[in-house]
Amino acid sequence: MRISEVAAATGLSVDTLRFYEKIGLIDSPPRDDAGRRDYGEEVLGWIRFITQLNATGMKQADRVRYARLRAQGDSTLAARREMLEAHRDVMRAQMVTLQDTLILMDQKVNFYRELEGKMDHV
Amino acid sequence: MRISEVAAATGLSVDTLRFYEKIGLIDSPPRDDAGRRDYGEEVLGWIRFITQLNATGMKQADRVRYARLRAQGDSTLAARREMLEAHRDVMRAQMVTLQDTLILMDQKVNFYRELEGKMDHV
DNA sequence: ATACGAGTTGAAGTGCGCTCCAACTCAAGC
DNA sequence: GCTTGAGTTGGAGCGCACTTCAACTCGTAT
Repeated sequence: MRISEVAAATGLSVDTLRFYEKIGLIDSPPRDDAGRRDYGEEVLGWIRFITQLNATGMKQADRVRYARLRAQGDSTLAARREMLEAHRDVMRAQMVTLQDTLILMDQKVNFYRELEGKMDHV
Repeated sequence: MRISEVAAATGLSVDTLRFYEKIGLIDSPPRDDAGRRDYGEEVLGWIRFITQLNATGMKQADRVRYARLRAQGDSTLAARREMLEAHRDVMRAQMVTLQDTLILMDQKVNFYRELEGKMDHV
């Protein structure tokens, strides 16, 4: 797969893919005869995963740290599991914040609707 | 209330409070005889609210827009309600992402635990 | 009276996460 | 053989959301 295909398949830009490679978030893929990156299919799953970590608020530095551990193989399994568990806790806290704020939003929206109704027939 | 008290009560820094005032997120409070900001209690609720919007991913520009609408009074009720409804949708999408990723995390953590168990008695 | 802590301002600086640019090479189609 | 489009590099630039700085004024405690 060429870089533009990976970009199309993942929604990341070509620039972002090269940037991720530079910071160690994606392995350097082999090159074709013309020196162009030639990605294997397996990169797609990995990118999907780091995109999810991103979307759920894991910081760049931690994603890089995770990627580095992963590159080191099985000896880092426990460390990676601990990172995932820590991130899971952060996510659970985020869920609570979201739920609380959703309730507040509902209250506010209802309150605003009531006020709007009252304004109408004044 | 003085600025340091508001900072202590809200968890924002003194600098952030002044910054929020500069960009129009917090109303300029009256000053005491020495020219120092003298906040009313009502600012605490407002800061708590914008902090929640912040924590749930609303952008600065949108929070400023909301604050400006609020400052204009009742005529902007509908516009504000629409902003809150839009943000509510964003938050619901975030919840879905979080839930999906939580499930994935659980799977990965369990999988890692299994592998770790196997490694142990090799 | 003096020292100290808390406050003031405008402007510059920071860190994150990309995003764009210049200058280049290469491969494929007409 | 020339154009076009996709790729390459290193480095600069950007937008967001603060954060820090320098230089200053006040009010309170000793």
